[in-house]
Amino acid sequence: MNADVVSAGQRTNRPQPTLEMVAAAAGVSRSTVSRVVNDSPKVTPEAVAAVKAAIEKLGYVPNRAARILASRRTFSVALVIPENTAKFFADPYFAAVIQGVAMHLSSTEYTLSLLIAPEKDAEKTRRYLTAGNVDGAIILSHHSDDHAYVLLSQSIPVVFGGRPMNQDGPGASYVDVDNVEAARAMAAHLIAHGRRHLATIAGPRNMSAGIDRLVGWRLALADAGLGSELIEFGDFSPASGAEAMRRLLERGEPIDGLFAASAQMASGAMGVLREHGLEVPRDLGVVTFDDDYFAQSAQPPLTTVAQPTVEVGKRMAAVLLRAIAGEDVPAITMMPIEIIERDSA
Amino acid sequence: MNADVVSAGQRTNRPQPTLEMVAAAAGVSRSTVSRVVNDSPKVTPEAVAAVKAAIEKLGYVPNRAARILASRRTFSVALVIPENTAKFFADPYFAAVIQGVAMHLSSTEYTLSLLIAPEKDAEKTRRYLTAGNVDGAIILSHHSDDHAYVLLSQSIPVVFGGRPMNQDGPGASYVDVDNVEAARAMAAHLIAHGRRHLATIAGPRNMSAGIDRLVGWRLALADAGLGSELIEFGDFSPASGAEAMRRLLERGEPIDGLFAASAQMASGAMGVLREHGLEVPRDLGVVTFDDDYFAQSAQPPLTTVAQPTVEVGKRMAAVLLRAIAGEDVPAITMMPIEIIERDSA
DNA sequence: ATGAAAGCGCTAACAC
DNA sequence: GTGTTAGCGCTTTCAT
Repeated sequence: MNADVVSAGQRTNRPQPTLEMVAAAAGVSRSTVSRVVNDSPKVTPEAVAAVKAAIEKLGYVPNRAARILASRRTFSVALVIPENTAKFFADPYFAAVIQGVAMHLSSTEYTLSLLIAPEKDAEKTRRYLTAGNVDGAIILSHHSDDHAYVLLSQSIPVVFGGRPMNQDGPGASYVDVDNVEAARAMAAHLIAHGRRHLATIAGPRNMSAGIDRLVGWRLALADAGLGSELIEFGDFSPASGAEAMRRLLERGEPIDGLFAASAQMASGAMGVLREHGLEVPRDLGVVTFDDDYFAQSAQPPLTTVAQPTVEVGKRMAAVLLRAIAGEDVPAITMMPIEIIERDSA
Repeated sequence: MNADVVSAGQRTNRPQPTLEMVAAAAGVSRSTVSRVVNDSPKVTPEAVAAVKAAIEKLGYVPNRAARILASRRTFSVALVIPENTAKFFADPYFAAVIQGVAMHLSSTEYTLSLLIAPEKDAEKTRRYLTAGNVDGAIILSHHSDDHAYVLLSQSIPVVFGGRPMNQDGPGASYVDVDNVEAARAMAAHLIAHGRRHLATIAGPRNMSAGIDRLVGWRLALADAGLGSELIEFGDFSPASGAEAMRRLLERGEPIDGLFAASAQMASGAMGVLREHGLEVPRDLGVVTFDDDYFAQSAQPPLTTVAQPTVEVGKRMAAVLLRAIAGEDVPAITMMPIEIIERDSA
């Protein structure tokens, strides 16, 4: 055998202890062991003790597949992110939400199955979800075009991150923040700082976060009797923010205040501003959404609205698990937001 | 029922089609269907066609749990990241490697199980891995203290990302880049640009990437007859880079060239440099490792060595799958690196 | 090349 | 409260 080659070779084949072996060691039946493992209330303390001791001694770990097969439950939930991998990794929002979901799940026996599924694979993903591979699903950043997920909640419990675009009928619930109010507050903040020529880089028109933040911006401007024509759209990414900023500047109209619907877009826009010799906040005020790396490390750091991303993740997981357990859960959970004032306005 | 509450309610219980139903529809036995599903070579073309048609018609999807239970294989591999969640999400390296692994796996029937397992949970993780939950494992960024994984390869096929610190004996293989040579090249680059007072922010002393890059740096300095005392250590994170830079500056010795062993540390260091009124590359040259967001968006963008992160991920997955299939695999796979020259030296 | 039959390790009625 | 008995849906010898 070549020295540079590693062979699968002989692996120690110490057979995993089975439930049956635990039963024998504890002097009880398999059912009792199973009951202990699933903390059934109707087992005598002595039996529980004996079984636990045997489990400990043998280092028994239940076979997941067998458990799933017999119980017809999977002990796993899906977190579906209808974006491509590149976007997934670039957006700190996803990282935080996943962290929250994982955090909650780690205190349970549930496992997380992360599905990064571009829209074109939505149908395949839906099939996977309805094929009994998971007990429930969390769907993030739901596009209106993702028709595939619309009726999913008729098959399994589903929780959406953000208001779903399609009415999903009874059965689906969602966790969200008040995007309208938050965006309104940001625009109002600009106005309070004396800005009168306001522009916005809005989010996608097919995502509720995009729509709602634009509505909030318009609301603030209407309240102040200001015109709201300076709107360009992006897809929440830095590159799209830069492009939108370019289009905004090309219009040739005066701009002294900008609300970018995501800090990533703000970051892209700031680069363009710099190219054009425009300085923040001297020449114009900039406010945005999300208190992530982009908002914090912009020059200057941006006034923004922070949503409790990790908490949103935790809450979604909690709601989903309760729904899986058959409990009634709130159709809508609104999480609080926080305004972070910095020196960019 | 309260309007604000959603009930798990009655879900459509259309039973998933089973292999048996496919068999009936195709007019063959279950064994034959199973053979077709697993592309066994010994099935007549007619039978294959009939079965495939039935599968298509019924929308049959094999039940994973049953398959795993019967075949005693899991069709899933673990990607173990022995770091805490925060570090995991902050480091673009992980994102790229995962992307590569996922990419390769998506062309197979294997599923990825991502384990973000801080060192304190290493034992629990090891038990999970040896309990038959996965067919093989990829372990990234292996610390010397992670004793738990040392003998893992005796139980299941294992591929390490980067040279493992403990000799894992025959059975484990790894995929890596030539860290020594890359670091040497970076330091040499500084020297070639006339820098004579070189410092380095080295990586952790318990990771081979940290050790090797320091060795390379020392090699270049020795070659040039330069002293190599200006060393401070970090943990690859931006914050640790900033702290290390501070300690370096506090020494009061002249520094006109810096090699940071990760772009994240370089990024942290650049901030400190700016605080001190030091300008790059006017006052000192800075070179680093990894061509990620941090290297690219630094001011100025940094000369660095790019490792093919996504490719590393792909390759690790490929090697692991071959090992699982029982083939002999290379004990060491070295991936090529690329020097990216920018204006920071 | 195909089918029959025996499990894989566990849970879930059901009887005791 | 505990044990007995059937499977869960699939793979896999072993005949044929």
